[in-house]
Amino acid sequence: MKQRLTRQESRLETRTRLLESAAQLFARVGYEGASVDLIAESAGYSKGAFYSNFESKEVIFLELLDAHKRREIEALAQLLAQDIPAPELLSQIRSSETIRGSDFDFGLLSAEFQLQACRDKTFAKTYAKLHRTHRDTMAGLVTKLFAKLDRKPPSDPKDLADIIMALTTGLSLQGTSMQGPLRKGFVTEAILLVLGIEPIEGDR
Amino acid sequence: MKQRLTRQESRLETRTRLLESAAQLFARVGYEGASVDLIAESAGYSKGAFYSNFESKEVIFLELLDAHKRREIEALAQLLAQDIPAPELLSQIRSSETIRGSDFDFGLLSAEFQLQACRDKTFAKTYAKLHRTHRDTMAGLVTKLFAKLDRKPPSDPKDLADIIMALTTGLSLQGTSMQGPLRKGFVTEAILLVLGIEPIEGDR
Amino acid sequence: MKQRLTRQESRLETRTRLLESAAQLFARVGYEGASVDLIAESAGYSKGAFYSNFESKEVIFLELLDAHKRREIEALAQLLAQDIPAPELLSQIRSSETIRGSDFDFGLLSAEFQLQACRDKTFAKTYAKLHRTHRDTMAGLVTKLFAKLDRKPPSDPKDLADIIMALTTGLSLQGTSMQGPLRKGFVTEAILLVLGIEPIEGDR
Amino acid sequence: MKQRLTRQESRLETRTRLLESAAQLFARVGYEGASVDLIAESAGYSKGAFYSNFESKEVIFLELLDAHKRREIEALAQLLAQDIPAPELLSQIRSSETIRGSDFDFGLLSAEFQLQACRDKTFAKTYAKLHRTHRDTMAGLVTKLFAKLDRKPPSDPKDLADIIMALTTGLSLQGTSMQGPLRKGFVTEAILLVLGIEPIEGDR
DNA sequence: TATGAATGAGTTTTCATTCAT
DNA sequence: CATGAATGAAAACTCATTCAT
Repeated sequence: MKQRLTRQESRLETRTRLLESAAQLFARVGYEGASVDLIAESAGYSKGAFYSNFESKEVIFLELLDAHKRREIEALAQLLAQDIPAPELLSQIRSSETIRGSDFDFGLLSAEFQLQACRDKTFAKTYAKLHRTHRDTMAGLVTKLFAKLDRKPPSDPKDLADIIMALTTGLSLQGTSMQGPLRKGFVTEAILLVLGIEPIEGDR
Repeated sequence: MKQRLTRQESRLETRTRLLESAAQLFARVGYEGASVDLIAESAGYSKGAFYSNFESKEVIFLELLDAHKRREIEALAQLLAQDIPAPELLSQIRSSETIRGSDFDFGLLSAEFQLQACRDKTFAKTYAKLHRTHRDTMAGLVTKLFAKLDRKPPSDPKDLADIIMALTTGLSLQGTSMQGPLRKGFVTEAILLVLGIEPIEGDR
Repeated sequence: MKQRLTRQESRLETRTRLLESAAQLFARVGYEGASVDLIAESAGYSKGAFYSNFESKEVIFLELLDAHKRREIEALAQLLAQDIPAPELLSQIRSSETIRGSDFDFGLLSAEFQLQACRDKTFAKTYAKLHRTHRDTMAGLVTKLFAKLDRKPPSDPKDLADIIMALTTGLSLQGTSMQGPLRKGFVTEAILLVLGIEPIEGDR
Repeated sequence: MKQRLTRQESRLETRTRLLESAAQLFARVGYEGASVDLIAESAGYSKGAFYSNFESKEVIFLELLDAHKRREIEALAQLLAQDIPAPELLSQIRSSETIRGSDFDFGLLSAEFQLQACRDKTFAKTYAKLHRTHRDTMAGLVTKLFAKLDRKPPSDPKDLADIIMALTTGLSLQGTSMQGPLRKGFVTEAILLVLGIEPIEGDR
């Protein structure tokens, strides 16, 4: 049993903590609002530690973006991999949304990412690639869902996937202006609407 | 016959040009990215001219937001006021969207507004108020549309309005990452999907 | 009876009002704090009127300084010119001080003048010349006073004059920090102390 | 034997140099005239260095004020603590004044402080507190002096202290306008005059 | 003469980044 | 590897001054 962390482990821990702080801060105060100082300090380190671990503020943002999108893709892929009946799938989609919803920060972070992507070529490329993978995975999920339901999707699954993703981001952006915090389940409801699937009775 | 612009006219022109530059820049490089210097210069004036026309950067942003939302509301209200049959209404909605789409900047500007609103109380209040007016007008339009179609809306019209607005913002945010510029008519298609209305044949 | 002011009169009025506003503002918020805009506006004019009447902010300050010092000198000269007994003279000194004291602004204005004079050659020259005239007049007054009292001044009358003037400025500068507004009569008391003259019984 | 300055030492040196530059500049060109840029540059640092050592310009000003007043109080307190005969005490007061006089800047700095205090609540509070402490110490000194001389002070010692302080400030403010640099010993002479103590023969 | 729109240099302050320790 | 002092470019905003009306 090692008492102390090895060099590598210690470095990893620093990185991890910095990433966590950065994610929170980017979401809460935006890319510009989250100063390197703030990120480092709120992770319990100094600016120097930040620059020992990341080349620049842009780089950590990109890394975060990558990780975030990969996680979403992974979660969807897992849903896809399972062989479960439609209602079950629906309920899982719903709960997965609930998870993302609870972790409210990511909605804004996502918007922040996309906004930066609209303005910065580096970001744009990275984002576009990830987005497409994400979209395709989700399109697969949509296809599977409709297959299970034994119905035809109301539109090209890729388009549906794009719409769902846009809707998710748009709603969390709008959240504050609507009626206080996003009504729980509202996002799911909206998605089902897009897909033309009636909410299962007993819900909401 | 006036030889030159009067004082008033000249001042108005300055204001207008500054507002135009600001709108473009906010959309292209974001609120933080659009420095007062940049705005003024790109309108062909000095920083001083900016400050002799607007109290602060926040104020011009808010003014822009207000104008933008009001224009949207106005356009919707005009659609509402007309007494035309459903297919006509649909086609008008579609073309009005096209207009907004051409003026692509405003999608991002809207996202920028909402992002600021999530982080700034002043912005939040102003935005929330305008948003609600806008939403209600749109809800009215939705109601009318379904009345015309002699069908029941698939959900509370206010919720539908919120969803449509979120979708619009979300899609323009996502635009660049999807497949280059937003496919023409895609936003309309998405909206009709949400409303559960089949695209009229001959479209797309 | 002229209904309207002639050109000259009207110009003079503008000048006068601007000078009055400037005097007040310089005293209240300092040389730097009193912007041309503020001065003009508080006199009921525009910046343009200011620059039609004064070459620059420095110039109006200098003019004010000149006028202020001349007024003080004039007042002292009048005291000197009278041929009245000592107690009367003392009481007049006292009341003249009271006047200046009531017009509290001038204490600070004086300090402001001197501070500028310490830092600006233009100001310094103008101020030094005026100061010396002022000082000499006051020295004459002191001499006369002691002659009346049939006593020898405790020091060179010019030095006494310098001391009295320094004391006056110093006290009004210190005023706020001492015990709220300068106790009435305190300045006179201090001056008599310097001169080695007992306050007349019944005073204070 | 350290080769180089440690971090702490280096930081302290920066602070010190900045404070010195600031003191000089505030005295020479005033609070408004001494820009942070100027202060930093004249200390041989960048603006950034200034802000990594002081929160704001106001703060360094206040810190300077505090240090200055404390030093004066301390010097007086030491005079008070000694148990020496009156003539000795007088001569020490005189020489302590000489010291202060050599460090001519502080007279103007003091005036600057008081002027700011007249216009800024933050400054006013800080200044008033320090002033009172200073005044009381000086009042103690005056009382002691008169006890030694076996005479009654010509007025309330606190008032005398106030007058002495006002005189000091007033004279250094007037200095330039009088007869070039303040005649050596003039301030002491003035103070003794206020106290009604004959200058010891052999002086002047 | 008076107006007030526009200028542009100057102010305070912030922050990503570097580098000696 | 981590620290944090220092840098310097850039931001928002102010204001004396100019000049066409």
